[in-house]
Amino acid sequence: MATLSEENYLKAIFHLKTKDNTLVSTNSIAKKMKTKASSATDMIKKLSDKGHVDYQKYKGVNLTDKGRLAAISVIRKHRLWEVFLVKKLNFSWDEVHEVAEQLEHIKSEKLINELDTFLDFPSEDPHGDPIPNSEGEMPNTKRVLLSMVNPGDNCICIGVKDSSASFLQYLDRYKITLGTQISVISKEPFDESMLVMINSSRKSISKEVANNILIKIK
Amino acid sequence: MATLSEENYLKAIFHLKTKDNTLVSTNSIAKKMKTKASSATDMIKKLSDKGHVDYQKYKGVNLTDKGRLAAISVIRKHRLWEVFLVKKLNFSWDEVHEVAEQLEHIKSEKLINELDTFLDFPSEDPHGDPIPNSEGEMPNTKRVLLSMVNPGDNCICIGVKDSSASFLQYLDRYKITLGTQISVISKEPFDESMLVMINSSRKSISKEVANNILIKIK
DNA sequence: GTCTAAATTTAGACAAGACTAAAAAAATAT
DNA sequence: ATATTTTTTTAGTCTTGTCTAAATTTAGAC
Repeated sequence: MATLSEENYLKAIFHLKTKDNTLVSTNSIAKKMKTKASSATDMIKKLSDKGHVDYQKYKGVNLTDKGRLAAISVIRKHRLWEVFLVKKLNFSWDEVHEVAEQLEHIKSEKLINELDTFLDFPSEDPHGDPIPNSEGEMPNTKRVLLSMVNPGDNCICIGVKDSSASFLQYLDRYKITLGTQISVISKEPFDESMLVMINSSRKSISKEVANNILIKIK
Repeated sequence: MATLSEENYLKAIFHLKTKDNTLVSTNSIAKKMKTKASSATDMIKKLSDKGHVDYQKYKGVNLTDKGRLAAISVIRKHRLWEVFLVKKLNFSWDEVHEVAEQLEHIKSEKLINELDTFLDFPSEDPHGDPIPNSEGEMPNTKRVLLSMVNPGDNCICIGVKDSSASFLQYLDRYKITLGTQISVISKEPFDESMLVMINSSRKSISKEVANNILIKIK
């Protein structure tokens, strides 16, 4: 059984892992965990001893099947709790993260599966991120960045890449939320900003913003 | 802000405190926490430094107002989560304790107050224990032990003193739960066992059991 | 290829919370 | 009132997870 800290490292490694087969570096883990590289090395050794990661000194780590399953279990809990907070306890999507960071470590199979049932088996959290089922399988809908879309396309916001409170609050002010229709009118070649239509009003959106909105094309 | 371990000690001290003004001993705290007296002493010093207890060396401790408030806050969370688990997630009253022990340490004012609202401000947990309100005030209904009742009296079970899983499961087998009517037919002078009527069937109950059922007289 | 810079690991330290063993204080028995 | 037992505290150690500083390895520049 992983400790609280081990769970957080596993989650970090999972999120840092890219499709390609490169190893996750000590430094990137340290950065994500807001700790020092030496601390990350220490923890990597523990995770390696417990069979959660494959570790190559000076090269980096990869999650083992066991480690990946442990990470996904934590992510499942995190996202289910987020749904609970928004749907049942009137939290807004920019308030849930901090509390879910605590709740994700509660250990009880029954609790999380009953919660899943109570929430009617949601497939996405309040930011549009997929919720793994109790077998650890991720529902994968393909998601595209708004910045990749061509003028004339008609999209629906289905998620966010950055779910920091400040970005979510920005979206709230722009009246963009999950399900919002976004039509791309034009793209400015100079700064890659976009002119878009949201709720029948014309708005300009920077490259940075468009790079953090996930959409599907209608 | 109290650490997880400090919160558990505060709760233990709160539960050990009796009405009379005697101090809570180091040994009793150690026993309740299933730890050694030396560890209890260490923690008592920390709690004293933080102003949660008044500490007299070799004598024992008393909660300060600050410490009592902190303990009650943890107890409030514990009991509200228990209600949630039973009412919303299909837990039985003998399954909730362990999970609530974890949930009680989640830190979020908003979370606990929204949970309270969501549950419609319950005044008792699934074992009949009172739930403090957000001001830290305990609703106090006076509660009597079944063992104190005289033959002929007609009672209603409103709580349990021992809420261990084994006792609660015993009560389940005897079809005794909160709200169950219990009429005392007679009391055996030899072993203080009781003959009672529950759901129109006659049952014998030992002194130990009668000593752990809280009732009100109709 | 060698030199330098960046990344990583090691070594040694610290805080929290636990432990054991020993010392000191308080309570109890005679 | 003294001796014994129990309770409590102290001193020193351990583990987990962190840190700093130093050493080592890898990567990049020329």
